[in-house]
Amino acid sequence: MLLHSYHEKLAENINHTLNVLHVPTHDAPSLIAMMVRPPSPEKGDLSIPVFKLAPNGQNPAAFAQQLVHHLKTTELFSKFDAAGPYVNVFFNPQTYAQKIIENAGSVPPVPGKDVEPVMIEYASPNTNKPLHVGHLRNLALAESMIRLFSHNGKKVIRAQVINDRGVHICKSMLAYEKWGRSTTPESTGMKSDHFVGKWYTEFTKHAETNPALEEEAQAMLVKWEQNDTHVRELWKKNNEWAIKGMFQTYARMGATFDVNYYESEFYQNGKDIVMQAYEKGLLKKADNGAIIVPLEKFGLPDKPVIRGDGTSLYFTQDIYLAMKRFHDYPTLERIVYVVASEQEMHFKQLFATLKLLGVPQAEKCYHLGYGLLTLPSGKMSSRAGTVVNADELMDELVQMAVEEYNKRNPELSTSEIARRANVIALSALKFYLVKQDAKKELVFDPKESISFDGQTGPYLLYTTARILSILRKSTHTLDVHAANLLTLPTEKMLLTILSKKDEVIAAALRNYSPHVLGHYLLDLANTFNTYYHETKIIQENEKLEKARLALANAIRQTLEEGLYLLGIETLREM
RNA sequence: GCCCCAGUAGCUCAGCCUGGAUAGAGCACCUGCCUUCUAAGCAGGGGGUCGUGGGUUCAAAUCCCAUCUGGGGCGCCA
Repeated sequence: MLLHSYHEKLAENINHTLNVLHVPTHDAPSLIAMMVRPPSPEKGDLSIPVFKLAPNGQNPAAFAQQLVHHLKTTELFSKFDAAGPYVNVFFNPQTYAQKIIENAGSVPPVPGKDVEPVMIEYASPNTNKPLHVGHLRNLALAESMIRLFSHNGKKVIRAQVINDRGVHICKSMLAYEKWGRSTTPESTGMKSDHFVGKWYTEFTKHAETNPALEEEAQAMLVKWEQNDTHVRELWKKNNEWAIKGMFQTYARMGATFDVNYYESEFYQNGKDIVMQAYEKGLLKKADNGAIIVPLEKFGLPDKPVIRGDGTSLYFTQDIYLAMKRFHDYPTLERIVYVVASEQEMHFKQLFATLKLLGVPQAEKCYHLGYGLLTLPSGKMSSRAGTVVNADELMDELVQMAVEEYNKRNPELSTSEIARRANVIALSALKFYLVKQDAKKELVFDPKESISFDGQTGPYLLYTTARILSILRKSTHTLDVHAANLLTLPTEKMLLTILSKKDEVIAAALRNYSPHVLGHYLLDLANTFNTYYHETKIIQENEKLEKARLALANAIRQTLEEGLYLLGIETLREM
């Protein structure tokens, strides 16, 4: 980390001075923990409140004065200043600015051969309807975590479970068979997953007035389980359409998968595992014969794993699947399940059950939950028809961006407009989805998500394009060695923000919180735009211009790197 | 009843993990700024009992306890 050496040296320096003053010293880590950033760069680069350093009874402000008086400037620290009970420290601007700028261009480590991989499970689609905007929150969050892990030198395995069986799938199949058998996605010109979803909707509509349809769907599921040739054929066709369409949506979002687990291939597989556990006396049996996992000692409700009729549950396959993954990838460092927080209990129970069954990797499982996505009008409901479809939303965003181009840059070719509009639309969407704390509910306001003003992806793209334009326009090349000329308050502010980059990225990863990175980028872009308006980068003083170009370029690199980590592509020109 | 999450400006949210200097953005509203590096921009203005009550501390939006409100979840759904 950029600041690390400064922290250490400052701690040394302070302890030395405390010694001189015959005041108790502190170990370096606790001194470093006390250090804070001053509220504004003019006050210094680093600050330490002296409440805990001052000897008993001494006024902290007076002690701060005394400390400052005795602290010695060094090659790293050019000035100390007492401000009330704070000692503010100024770093040597000659070297600090240059280090910050160079750090902006540093490249992340490449994963070593023997790095333990991290598996991220996300998306978890059903094959009865197309993806909706809730899935997009999942994809955006997961993609960002994937890139943060990779940035940190981890190898990432992208995985999804495709829920391709069950009564909901049969509903769509049944409706198709009853009312649409002569049609196909091709004949109707529909995207294939939308086609499947249409029949699911048809089913729901008809089932309201014809309850017998529910029973028919159940009967179809039984036939499916009995491997009925006709039902299986229908199912295969249905799933191919659904999955093909979903992968098209994934491709648009930039989501890819290394492993696809199809529920239909293992939905009965947990049974033997739990039956063995039952025989070992780890599980209990209910009056009706159901097998229950006792979880009192984990502070959780008990969980059935085998129904009274002997069939297994989704939970049971999840036990199997977790074990399978640790078997297939024995060096897995962890599995991150990116799944809505409605399922928090499911995962708590799952991880506790793995522990109970003696699976040593139980500790390596983590549920990254995220809040429900709601609309300004309330929760999305497929019955009320208020589900915001993923493809349609993306189309709408692209269309908005195209209209902006037709207004602003009508001279561009339609293909270039299409290309740029696509990048801008995706930046708007993805940034909107990751800029907010994942655990909070997200009110998805389509109008606001489409807006390109304010705290948005397009704002960040605009800022990077603006910097690139300056770099192109200047007749000079940047020079980091001139960085000591960057002395304006806003330049100091920009350097301070840049200096936080690594800690922000580290925090985003550690706390599974890409949004902190999002807000950081907004702060950086915002401050740069202020700078842009108040200061000329290209001007008569060549040396100064080279310094400012170096700063601008460092900002550009940081914005691009940050956006990349959020899964967002940038443009050279807006 | 129990568990989890949220409550900060009219609205949408940062800040809380790891306490520190006057609580920050965006949207909306009002006023300015394009013959000069991209105005998808910038500057300024109004707007806050940080849900409430206690406690800990030199210091609390941040930690602890209680409480209210909203959302989600809780043995044979996925």
